[in-house]
Amino acid sequence: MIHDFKNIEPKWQKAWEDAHLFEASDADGRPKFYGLVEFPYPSGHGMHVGHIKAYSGLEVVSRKRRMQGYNVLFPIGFDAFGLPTENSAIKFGVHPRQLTDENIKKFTGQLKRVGFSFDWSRVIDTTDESYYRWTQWIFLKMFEKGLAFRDKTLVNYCPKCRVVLSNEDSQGGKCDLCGSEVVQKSKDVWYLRITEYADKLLEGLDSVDYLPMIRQQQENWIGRSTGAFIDFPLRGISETLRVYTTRCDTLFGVTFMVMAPEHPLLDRYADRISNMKDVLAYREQCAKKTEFERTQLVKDKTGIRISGLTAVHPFTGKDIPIFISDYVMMGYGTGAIMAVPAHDSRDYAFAKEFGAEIIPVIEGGDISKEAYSGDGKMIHSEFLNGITDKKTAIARMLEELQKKGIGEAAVQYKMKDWAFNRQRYWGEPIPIVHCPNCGMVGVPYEELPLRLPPTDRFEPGEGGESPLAKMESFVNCVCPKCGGQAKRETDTMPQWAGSSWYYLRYIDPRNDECIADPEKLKYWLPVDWYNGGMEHVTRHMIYSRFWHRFLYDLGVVPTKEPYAKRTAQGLVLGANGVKMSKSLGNVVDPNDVVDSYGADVLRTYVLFMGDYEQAAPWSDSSVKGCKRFIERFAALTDMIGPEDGDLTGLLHRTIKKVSDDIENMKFNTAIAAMMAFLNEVYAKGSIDRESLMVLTRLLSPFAPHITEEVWHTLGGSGFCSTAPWPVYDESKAKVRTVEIAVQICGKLRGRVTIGADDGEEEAMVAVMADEGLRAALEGKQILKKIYVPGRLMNLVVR
RNA sequence: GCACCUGUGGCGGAACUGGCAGACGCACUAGAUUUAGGAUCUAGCGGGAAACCGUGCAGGUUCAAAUCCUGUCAGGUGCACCA
Repeated sequence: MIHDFKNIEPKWQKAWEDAHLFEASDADGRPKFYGLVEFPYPSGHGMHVGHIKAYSGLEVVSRKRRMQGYNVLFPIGFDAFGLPTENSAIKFGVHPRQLTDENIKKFTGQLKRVGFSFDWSRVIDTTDESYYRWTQWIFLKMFEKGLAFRDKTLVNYCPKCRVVLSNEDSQGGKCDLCGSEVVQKSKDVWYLRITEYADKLLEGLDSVDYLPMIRQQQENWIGRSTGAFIDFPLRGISETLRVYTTRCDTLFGVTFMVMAPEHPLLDRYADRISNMKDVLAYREQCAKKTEFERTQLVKDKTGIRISGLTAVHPFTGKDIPIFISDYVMMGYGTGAIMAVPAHDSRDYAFAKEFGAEIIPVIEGGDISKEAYSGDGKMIHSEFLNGITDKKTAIARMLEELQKKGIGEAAVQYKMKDWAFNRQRYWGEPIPIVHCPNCGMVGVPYEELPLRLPPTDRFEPGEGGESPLAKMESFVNCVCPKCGGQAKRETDTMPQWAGSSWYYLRYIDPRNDECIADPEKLKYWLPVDWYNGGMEHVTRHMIYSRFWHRFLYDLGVVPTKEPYAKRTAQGLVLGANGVKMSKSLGNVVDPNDVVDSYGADVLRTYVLFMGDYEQAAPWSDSSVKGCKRFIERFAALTDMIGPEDGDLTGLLHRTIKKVSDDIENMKFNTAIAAMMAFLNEVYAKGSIDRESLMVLTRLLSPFAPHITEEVWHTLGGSGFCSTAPWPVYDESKAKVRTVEIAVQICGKLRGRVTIGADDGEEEAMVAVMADEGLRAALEGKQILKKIYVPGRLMNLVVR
């Protein structure tokens, strides 16, 4: 009898640690497996059970891999730079370094209590100078290659956080950190030229195994579209107006042009524009609108007509009026469009508002009601008339545009360059020096890390400048190039920086010569399986794939892609079915669950509660089901009986089910299969030692402590955690008899038991031997017999 | 608006390639045990007296549909005036 569940868990955790059981080896004859989970941000609140679910998936896979004889790297670390820590630092007057250390300690304690098989010898912390040294190194390489650059532009700015945000961080016009409205502000900004990698990031998706949903979100984010640039002549001006369109085939349907309010052409010809005053007023009005307003008021089109500027249709020579409107964005395409109201709903709405002409060029639809975007025969389009296929029409038009030298095929992306600087203290300092003579100069590599200077003033300045800007001793420096007086860049990097390459550092975490030893990188890359949350699929995943591909082009890493496979777990919701949050008071602390039920129960429950990839609400009472399961399992040591083969078939089917389900992340059904096996053992009243040792190993990845104890009790050699994974034997898994369903005309009419290998004839004999079924068939003519072996017999009768 | 995902008992969820809907667990009911509560064990547990009816709804294909097709409704996620 196993007592004392409370002490079993720490006991085995210590034994594993003393044996260095889960430490990966860097040179090894075994096949390698690199499993990666998203490292946590160590907030002051500690972990909640959602973290536990997020890590438990690959924890089970990693433990199974070890038992299957793999050399497993399953690391953990902390993504510790970032605003929440800095904000608490300001609030409580404590240095973020101290808070970070405390939080990491708390998280580590929670993780260790759950018994995760992380390789604790490789823990990393992105705020450690031996780590961020290399984050800065990568930035300098990008700077050297022209991929990190500075530009003065309109940026997303959060007035509350006093910080510049990337497009990714300000989706929906809301600050990702505090939720307040983001405003547009002109600022000097560091950018990373991620757009240069757009095609590579897109192509790379073909070589990896991501969940389809994840792949699609990445594709949407990159947003590649193919179309054409077309240059429209302007009446009386030699300059042309360039537009981007994906539907150059509708060129003959153009009845007006629309430019973004900020379009520079307007300023260049301000003296020709008689209503320039109105233009400027409209522009100002648009700038005041938040992103939110611009996107919410989709249907109400506003704008004004430009008097004094007129475009000319390149084929018909007709005059085309030009408007400005904020439904055209300066940041996409050329900032100007050719409007084809007959076939574009936005242009249609605008035309209705402003009384512009609507000329259909594709047959079909009813343009008196709405724009028609379907296919059809081309009309009113000179050389395109009669073409019914969109592709052909586009190709034909492109050919004509090229011949006349007024247009060309073009590709555009929704993805924008990555705004990379933040005006904050708790981030990696950007290692750049501004020299009056030499311009921007990178800090020499041998001077890295460029350390965060000590201070107790972390607040950003009123004008949104970095706290570092106030620190004379940090700011003033000599130019590494000319030796003259110079000033340091005072902005820091965004939180996404450190997490963009952390999986590389786990491979060689203490190296101070380079990011990681090239031989080790070659051995461990790519990450075989990466699991994390859906919320990181478009930002973190895109950023880190970009950095990885850059490092590949640099020759630092040996693979084009960092992650061979990516999956995502569903959220753990609160008991009330909504997202867990402090403010709603529905957060479950894993420590509380471990206190009352133990780590094995917690681990089993987070995987049993539902489909791993789906969100599921926490249920205190359901946890008890897993508690009973674990206790009933432990009690099997008192039920050892003779080997009689009764359990063999089911045992082998369970081996197969559990093995396959783990690979497919169907942990809930894997556990259900073991519960079913356990029920069978209880019904029988005993289990033989060998079978119990098999079940113990199957359960080990889920409930490693109690299985270790049972293994030990049964006299198993070594640790159960590294014992060989049970092998499925098909010949032993066979069932002897099966019960098949008997249908008459598709309706279930009875069941008969036949031999597992019996064919249709034997099945038919069994059907006729059944009294009820024979009666039902009395006097009927059997027209058709459908026999599905092992499943059913369907008789169609008259 | 567009794209994707999800709709199955009181609840979380199972169901291979179209082949016995409701595995496994929770809750619940009855019984046993217990001074009591709790815990544990045994049995039952979609609806209906039954014929039958049941996988959001309405059609369709098929010997057979939770599963495939068409339409529709609801919830979720992502993107969003992207030309």
